[in-house]
Amino acid sequence: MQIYEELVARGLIAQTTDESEIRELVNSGKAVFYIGFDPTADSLHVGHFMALCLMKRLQMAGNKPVVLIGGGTGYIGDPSGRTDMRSMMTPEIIQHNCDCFKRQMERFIEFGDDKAIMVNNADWLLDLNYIELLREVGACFSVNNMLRAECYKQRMEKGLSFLEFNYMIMQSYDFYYLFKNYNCNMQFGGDDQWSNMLGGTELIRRKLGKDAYAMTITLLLNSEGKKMGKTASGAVWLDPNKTSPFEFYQYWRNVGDADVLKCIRMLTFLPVEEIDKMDAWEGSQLNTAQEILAYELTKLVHGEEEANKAQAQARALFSTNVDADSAPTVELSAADFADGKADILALLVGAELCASRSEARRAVEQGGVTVDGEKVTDFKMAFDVADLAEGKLIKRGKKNFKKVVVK
RNA sequence: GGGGGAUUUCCCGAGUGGCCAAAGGGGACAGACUGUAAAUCUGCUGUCUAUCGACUUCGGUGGUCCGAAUCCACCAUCCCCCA
Repeated sequence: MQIYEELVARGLIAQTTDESEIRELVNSGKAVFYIGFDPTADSLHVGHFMALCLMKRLQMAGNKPVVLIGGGTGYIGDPSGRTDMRSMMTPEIIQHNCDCFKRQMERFIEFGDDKAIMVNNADWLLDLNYIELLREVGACFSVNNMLRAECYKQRMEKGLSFLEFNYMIMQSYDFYYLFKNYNCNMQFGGDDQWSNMLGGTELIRRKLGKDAYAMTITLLLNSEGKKMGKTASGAVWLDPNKTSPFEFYQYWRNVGDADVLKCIRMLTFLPVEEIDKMDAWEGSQLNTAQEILAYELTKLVHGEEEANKAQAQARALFSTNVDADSAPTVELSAADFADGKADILALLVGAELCASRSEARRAVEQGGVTVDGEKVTDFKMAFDVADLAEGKLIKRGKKNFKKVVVK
């Protein structure tokens, strides 16, 4: 199976400008393709991860990836598919985020010489001259067409600033620039980028009379049509300091049955044939699939050692009631407990298992709290500080727990 | 530039002077059932104390009033219509 066919089999390809041409280029390893990453946060997330995997797959097939960091476009903010304007970032934050991105990416993609290169569009966008740009590039765009773009639809109702409206032009200019200077003939990106990407191929055609190609990756949606990789508290980050390997593992361990195989197919590097066999799985057997998914992804992102740890931790915690020593530990100071007594509510809050004493009280009242496996029934319960020197495992609900030590 | 409208607790959205910590829905959280899944059902959802109660909250700042999310003034932001 060649690379393009594999991408299709994995369900990764959403839209292409010219399927046969792209297949030909990609399969023969002649593509020089770029994917842009705007520095909107100080860590990459799951969406970026998919793009990086795509890069890796194509790189393994002999194609040359160009990672574009949006140090310039970050000044504008992509309005695609958003309901309101992004808050503007300061140059310092943008720079900081760019640096963070770079560091994380180096773990996934091999850079250097003919392997892959990284560029930053700040290098050419920030010095553009307004009038010159309008004449050179602005003349090639039809506002009528731009306004019709799907990605602005929501914004046409709620308002779109001129600043953000220009995002598409900047991204198109990137493609044009890379085409001229790096022989970059393809752009890949999330499906929400389709309009922006078409802007680029169009610009290249008008300015240079040449063909460039674009292809989008299917957005990772769950069975309810929502973007995956998001939790109530925000995105699932690749930075272990923002989303711990265990949390990361748990996120994937808990994906719905309907979504597991899709995720395995799209996100892991397991052979397609192997995944096809799993298609027959059903019922509680899918539990195994969820475990495979969680393990494979944690391994890819955080390394084998962390993946093993997360898995062992999860198994110990859920399959039996024996508590794992590897549980995240929180150390509290004995000085915070004046009379030598530590009440359960204070411990829950101190361990950040609950946000407030009220919330902790509710959790106890609803029977959701256990200490060393024993259910707490009275929210006035308190421990002697001395008894906590060894640490106790406190659980709130089924999936939240910490080992609390008071010294 | 002119005119009209909006801003409520995580989100949507009721509320037009006391009975409002604020209806309803969604989400989140907890419990039951399970497979660490989904669906369903139940509880719960400002903080502190938990008993009465106290405190903070309805874009911001001032004001009127015994009393304001509700009335007035100014400011900010957004939307719509006309230019």
